[in-house]
Amino acid sequence: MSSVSAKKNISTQTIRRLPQYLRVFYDLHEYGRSLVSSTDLAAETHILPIVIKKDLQSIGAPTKLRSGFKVKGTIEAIEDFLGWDNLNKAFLIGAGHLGAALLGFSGFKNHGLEIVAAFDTNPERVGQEINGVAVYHTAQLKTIIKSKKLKIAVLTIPGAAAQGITDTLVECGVKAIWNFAPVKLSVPPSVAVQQEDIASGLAELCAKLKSKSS
Amino acid sequence: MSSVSAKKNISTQTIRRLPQYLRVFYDLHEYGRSLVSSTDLAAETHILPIVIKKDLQSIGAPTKLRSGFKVKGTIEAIEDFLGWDNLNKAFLIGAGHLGAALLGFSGFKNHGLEIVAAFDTNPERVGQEINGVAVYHTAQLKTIIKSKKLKIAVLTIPGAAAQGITDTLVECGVKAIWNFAPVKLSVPPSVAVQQEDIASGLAELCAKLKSKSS
DNA sequence: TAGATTGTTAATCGATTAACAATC
DNA sequence: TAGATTGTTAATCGATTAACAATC
Repeated sequence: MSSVSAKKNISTQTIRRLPQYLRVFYDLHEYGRSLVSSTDLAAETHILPIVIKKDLQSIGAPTKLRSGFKVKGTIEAIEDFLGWDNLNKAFLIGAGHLGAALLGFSGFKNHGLEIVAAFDTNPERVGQEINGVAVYHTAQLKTIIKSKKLKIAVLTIPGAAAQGITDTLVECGVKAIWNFAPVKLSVPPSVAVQQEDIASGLAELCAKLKSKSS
Repeated sequence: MSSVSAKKNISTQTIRRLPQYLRVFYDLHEYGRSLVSSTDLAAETHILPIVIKKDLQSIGAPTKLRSGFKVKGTIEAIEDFLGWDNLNKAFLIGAGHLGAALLGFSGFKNHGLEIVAAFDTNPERVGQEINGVAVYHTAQLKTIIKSKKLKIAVLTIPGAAAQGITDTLVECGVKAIWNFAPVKLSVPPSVAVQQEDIASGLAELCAKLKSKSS
C-alpha cells in the first residue's frame, strides 16, 4: 500500500478503455506530439471528451497548461496503473486453436504480458514450439511454474477441465488467472480471475442486429 | 415490429449474461429437469438470484407455479430473443491465428452462428480448408457475399486494413460486423457493429491483480 | 398449512453526462 | 484579450440490490 497509489475507486469501464487510450498515445508519441486535448482524442476514438477527461484524470495522467494531456506522461501513467511498465511473465494452458492465437499475438508485449511457456496434454503438441514458446506436458505444470515462479495463467482449455486445473494453479501460488473457458471458477479471494466469454459479444451483436432490422 | 416483442429496454449486461444462462439450461434439459428456481441457478452460476430473476423476466421466460422457470420454455425464449433459433450464416475475414481459432470453435452452432466462408490475402492460406470452411481470396469477397447473400461478417484482420474492408462490406449490404481488430469502425447507422478488444480483459485482470497484492 | 418462490415496486449504487468556474 | 481547455461539482441515467406482497 504505497501512498502514491491512493486509488480512488476507478471504474471497471474506465479500466477497460485504458488500452485503447494507450494505443492512441503510442501513435501520438511516434508522430512527435507532446500534448493532446480531450477533444482531439474524442475525434480519434469516438469516445466523448468528458469521458476521456474523467478517465485519464482518475488515473492521474499529467496535464499541464490548458492545452491537454502530456503524451509521454500519460503513457507512463497508464502503463504504471496497469502494471504494464515491466513485462509480467505468464504461461498458457491449452495450446489449441485459441491458445495458439494468443501465443501468436505479439501485441501482448505492448500490454505488459510475456507468455514464456505453454502446456497441453495432446502428444502431438507437446514438445513443439508455437511462436517461439515451448509446449510442455501438463504433467510438468507444477514443477515448471514453481521453478520459474510464474504467477499469471492464461486458461484456454475446455470448460470441463478448467476447475481442476485451477485448483492445481492455486496450490502452486498462481495469483491471476485469465480464463477463456466458459465456466465460473472458484478460487480463494487472494487470487484474481478475469472471465472472458466470447459468446457475450456475439449475443450483444445479435441483439443489436435484431433491433436494427425491426 | 411484431407485437410479441414489445421490447422493454433490455440492458446490455442482461444480454451479455444470456449465453451463460443458456448453457446452464441446456445442461438442465439434458439431465431431464423441467423446472428450476432462481436460487438453484444462482448456486450454479454464482450470479445473485434477483439478477437472474430480473434478467429472465425481462425477456419473457416462462415461469409457472411458484417453482421456478420452465427449462424448455426458457431455452426457447433466450434463443428467440437472440435470434439463435435458426442458424445465421456468416463469413470470416482474416484466416490467421485468431480467425482459425474462431473457425474451429464448434460451439457457435449452439450460438446461432454458422461460418460458411473465410477470406484471406495470404497465398498460403487461400485454397485451403480450415475446419471444413473454404478459404477464398479477398478479391472474391464481393462476388461471394452477394451470391450467398451473407449478412454477418467476422473481422479478424489487422487494424490497419479494418476500415477499408468494412467500407466494402457495407457496400455489399452486410448488416452486422463482429470486429476483433482494435479499431473503432465507422459505419452507417443501419449496420450493427460489435467491437471486441482482447486487451480490455487483460487490463481488468491486471488492475485486479494490483489491488489484491496491495 | 407453511414455506419457498415469483412478481413488482422502491432504494441504492455506480457510471455517464452536463454545467460552469478557473486558467493561461 | 479571447478562446479553448482542464478541474470540479451537480444532475441524470441505468443497473443492481433490497423489500415485501401475492401465490400455490
